[in-house]
Amino acid sequence: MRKGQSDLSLVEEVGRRGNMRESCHLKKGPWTSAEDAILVDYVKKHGEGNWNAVQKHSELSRCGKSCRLRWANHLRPDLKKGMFTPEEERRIVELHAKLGNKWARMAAELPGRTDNEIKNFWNTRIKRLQRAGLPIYPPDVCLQVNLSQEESHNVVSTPNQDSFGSNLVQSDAFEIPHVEFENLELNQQFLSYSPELLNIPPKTIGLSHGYGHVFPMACPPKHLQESVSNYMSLPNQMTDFACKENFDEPYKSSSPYDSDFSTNDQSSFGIPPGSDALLNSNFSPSEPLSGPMNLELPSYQYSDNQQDSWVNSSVPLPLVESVDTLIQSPPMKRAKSECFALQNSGLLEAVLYESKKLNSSKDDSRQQSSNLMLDDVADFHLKDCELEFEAHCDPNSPSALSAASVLSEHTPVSGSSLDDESQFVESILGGNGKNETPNQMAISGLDDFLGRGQFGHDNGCVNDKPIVTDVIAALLGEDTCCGN
DNA sequence: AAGGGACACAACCGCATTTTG
DNA sequence: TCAAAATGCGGTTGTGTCCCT
Repeated sequence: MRKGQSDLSLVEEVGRRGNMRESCHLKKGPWTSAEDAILVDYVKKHGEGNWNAVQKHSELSRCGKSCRLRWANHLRPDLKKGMFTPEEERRIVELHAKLGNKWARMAAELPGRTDNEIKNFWNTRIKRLQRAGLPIYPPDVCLQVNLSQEESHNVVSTPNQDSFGSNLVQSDAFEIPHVEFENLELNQQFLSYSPELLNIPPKTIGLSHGYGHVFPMACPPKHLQESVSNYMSLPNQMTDFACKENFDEPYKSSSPYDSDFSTNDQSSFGIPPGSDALLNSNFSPSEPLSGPMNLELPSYQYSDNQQDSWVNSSVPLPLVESVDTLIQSPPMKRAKSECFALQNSGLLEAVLYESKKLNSSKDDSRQQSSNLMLDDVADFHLKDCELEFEAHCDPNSPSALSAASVLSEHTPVSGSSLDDESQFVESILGGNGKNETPNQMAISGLDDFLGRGQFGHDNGCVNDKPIVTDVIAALLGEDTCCGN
């Protein structure tokens, strides 16, 4: 169907350009070795470029575009064939963390590799991770990107509304890594209600944007069970990815840079801080990442390797539905589920980020910002927050994503469509929200979350749970009120 | 053995940008 | 200066193969 259409469109397009004669017999589909030979011969004689001339000056019935692509992706002499090496894979992940879906730029960094190759690799990898409910960036990459961002953008901008967007992209935003979570307790909590998770039927999720951080998971019991067991074996690593030194064990993947490498904890922060990945349409709805809407049943084929490759993997996150399910669970479990969900949500980090930025702008002290304290949140200007939230209504905004994810996770979504959910999130963020329940749930979840000491008590600065909660409540409440 | 899913890969499409006349 | 052409880029789709059930 599509083929036919595209054939027609090509003919039409070329025809429009007065090149109908050639268009009538332009060949499409796989290249033959004979065609390759013709093209190679042509390039040898005339050099690269002027691809449309190939068709004119040779018997090759291919459009210029096709020739260029064929040459660039397959015939170029400097192409490196074969699988990506672990180092290359590692590099791709790093580059993607920094650049997002800039395949051409990534290819430029990887001699002999093509953008198409990289793109295919990445998309496959994304699909795999998505299916497994795993985050996309390993913690060390997050760290590395964060550090490099700090080095290259060692300027703290004022939270000027106009400049905020660019700050998000370019600054070492989201210094969440400095926020430390204590996970051991969470691990235990997770265990306590894992049986329910294990019975969660996979189904479509209406999570529109929150997957920027981690893929919601549609794991069948077996997979999840294994993942959970792996997770349970984890030391205190899940969210403390900022402290690379905290990783007691090296990755246990077949290769440390394997695309499947363990991705310990990005369940919270699958997107590296300061990364462009989120912001350059990286997670556009057309992106594979948007997959939560099209979740397939996960493959079991990785389970065999999990003990090796995924032993340090992050715990697969519950589906939004699972959160929903858990919300409907008895109170204690519900609290835990919210806690868990929130840990993997982004609202808190977004809020903290905002507060950090605000605070940083005040005293221009990176030292202080390096230890993100909840005290910062107390300084939160609701007015500014309001503005920022408006800014973050941009679906590409990490904060928006984060907020959306939180709201999603605390909103019963059974049977809700993606659009419904998006509208809901927008209604909240845009100040039109009328449903207080999600907010309350989110606040409640944050309350549980903070109350369980998930939050950076290492630096002894997290005792202001009521303040944070109030801030969040005020924030959400105000948004809601504003809409009314 | 058959069917289905996952994967890798190739190729095309549409759009944006750059170049050219 | 502008329109057309060429080129570049990112997204998407199609296909063959392998593996698992």
